[in-house]
Amino acid sequence: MDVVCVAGPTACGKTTLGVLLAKKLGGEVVSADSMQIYRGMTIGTAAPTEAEMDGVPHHMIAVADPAEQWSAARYVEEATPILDGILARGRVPILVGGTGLWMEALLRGHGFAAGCAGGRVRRELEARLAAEGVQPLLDELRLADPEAAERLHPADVKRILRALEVYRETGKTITAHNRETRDLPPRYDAVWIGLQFADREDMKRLIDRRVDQMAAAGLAEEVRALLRLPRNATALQAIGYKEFLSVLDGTATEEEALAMIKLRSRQYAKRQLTWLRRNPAIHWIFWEKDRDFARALQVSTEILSAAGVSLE
RNA sequence: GCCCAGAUAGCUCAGUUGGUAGAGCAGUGGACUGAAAAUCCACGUGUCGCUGGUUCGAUUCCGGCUCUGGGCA
Repeated sequence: MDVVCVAGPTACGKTTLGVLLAKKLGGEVVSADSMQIYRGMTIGTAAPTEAEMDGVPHHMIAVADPAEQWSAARYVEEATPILDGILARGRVPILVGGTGLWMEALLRGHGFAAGCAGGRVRRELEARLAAEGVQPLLDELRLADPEAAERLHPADVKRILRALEVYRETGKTITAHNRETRDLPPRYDAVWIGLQFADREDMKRLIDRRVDQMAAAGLAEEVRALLRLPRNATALQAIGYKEFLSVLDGTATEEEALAMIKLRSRQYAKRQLTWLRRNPAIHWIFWEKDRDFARALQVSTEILSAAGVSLE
């Protein structure tokens, strides 16, 4: 076992359990969150505060300029040496995150096709898409990689573009690449702990409450400070931020925005669950009504010792 | 009190020249290998407000009632 993973949908208590486990195991937290990575987004992304970190070192939080475009690949590149450093110091990395793709990519250690994404080839493809629509791109993909063309829905433009980009930049199809990497042994062994509510209604209640707390804590000010960013910045795709932009524009009331943030958070949590459910390695802890961290810590340590992790 | 407009899916509404109805949103499930808090896919039976009448047949036409808007008193 190299790392302990704490996963789950938004607002399920990953941050708190991560810190508790780190203290128990002598570990350090490595965040895997595609939005907490950006600076100046503490409130809306519910990133851990100094107090919540409780003396435990945290990595990969607020390390990026929100004007930058980070990606799963960039994350793996930067988080891997940090993870190795923690292991070299004889400590336990606790990978805590809501971004499933990022967690899996980091553990796998090899997965993304070489070549840059968003380079000239990509811009060319995007220009062509705008001018001619998807059909010609799909036709081109069918010639190069018929399996991918068959698998991808014609509306899934994003993946069609990526499949073509990989082929043009590397000369290898994304289908071949995926097949070669899928079954390679991962770079790191992990024990997975998942948190979720037994009853979806309880999750909804907690999400609603948390959004209200964000508003009270000054989410509007936080968003205002990001207004210098171009509207299509990745950081502004974060839930809570894009909805508040329309309040600052005057096209929505704060009340409407908060309702929308609650809704989008709920839908996001559902997608996170869909992603995580297919991972058979996760040991799930279900909250009954309220989050009981003493019990979760207890159950977690049982899971870890059963997996052979030594608990000092 | 009178006049007008409504009442159909959890919500907003469409529709049926009379043969018991369908969109968007919500919800649920799924996908996901360099934007992933992103992106994409699938899933639609509900006393058609209540009650009489006409009719082979009424959610649809007619009458009454109830409720909700708006107007006039």
